[in-house]
Amino acid sequence: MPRPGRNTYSDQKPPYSYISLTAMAIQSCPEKMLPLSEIYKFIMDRFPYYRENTQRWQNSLRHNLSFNDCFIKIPRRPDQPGKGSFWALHPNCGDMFENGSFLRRRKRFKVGGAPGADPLVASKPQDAAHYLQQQQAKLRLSALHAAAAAHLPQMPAGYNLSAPASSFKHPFAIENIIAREYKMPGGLPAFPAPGYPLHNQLAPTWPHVYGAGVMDTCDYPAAYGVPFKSLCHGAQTMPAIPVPIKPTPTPVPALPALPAHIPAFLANSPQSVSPTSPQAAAGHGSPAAPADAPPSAGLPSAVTVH
DNA sequence: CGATGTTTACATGGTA
DNA sequence: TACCATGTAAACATCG
Repeated sequence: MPRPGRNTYSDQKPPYSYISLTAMAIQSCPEKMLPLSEIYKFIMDRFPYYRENTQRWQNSLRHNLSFNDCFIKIPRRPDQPGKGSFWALHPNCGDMFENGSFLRRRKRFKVGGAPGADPLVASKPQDAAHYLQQQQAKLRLSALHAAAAAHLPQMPAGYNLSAPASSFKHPFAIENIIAREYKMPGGLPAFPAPGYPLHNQLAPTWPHVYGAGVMDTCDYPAAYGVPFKSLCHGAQTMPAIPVPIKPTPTPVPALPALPAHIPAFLANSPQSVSPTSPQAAAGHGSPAAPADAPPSAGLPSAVTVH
């Protein structure tokens, strides 16, 4: 079997809109925010289709980031120089894909909609910013938890999603979407969802997603201990993609309790939770990728919304 | 100068 | 069929 690589067998367009793809990327990192370059990288790593015509789709993606209120821009801290801001999901946009389709939302997420509008209407940007700030604080702890677990020593601690940042789970969280599609090679940590025989079922159906060789660049430790049901938001349980019928997901064992001894150093050490350290993508993945000194997805002290 | 971000315009396809 | 979400192109501004 050829190593999944460029132009081998899966150049089909993924059944996700740019909004979905971007949301996946953002959700894939523990900080729940990524710079544009990392979003690009995430998509290119996982969807070979997007390794070509980069000018085209990246322009579209940028357009989506600016155009859709579900994405909010988070400025870098002064001590974390770099180009561009971080992008995050608006905390209230979790219902965007409540209809289960990741290609087309039932309704566009809009900030500050008409009063009394449907619950999809976002909260004030200030609220979103506050929410995100809380997220960052929680992430410090979860990142530490991941480090303590040390299941994947080669993995930057920050990439371990074993400790969800909050109780809120976007329906298009990376755990929700990609986990179902990745074809897990034998040597890699098999998705620990009994009753979720993903690989053989999905591989032929969704060969556009690469699992081997690239998944370890960012997020896939999500496979560890993420209770499936907890990832579903409201009535949303499965994306409306033509995946084979699967048995009811069996909840995986809950997370081990967070260690009581949380060193305080993490609270002031954004770098220690960096999801984008060079090591993260080193080895394989996308060597040719710009790898523009990823800004370590720092935790901004102030969150502003445009 | 290139990457990033914003905005406008138009085409396409899905849905009510 | 109108409306809306999405995709694409393009012009332009800003920033490191």
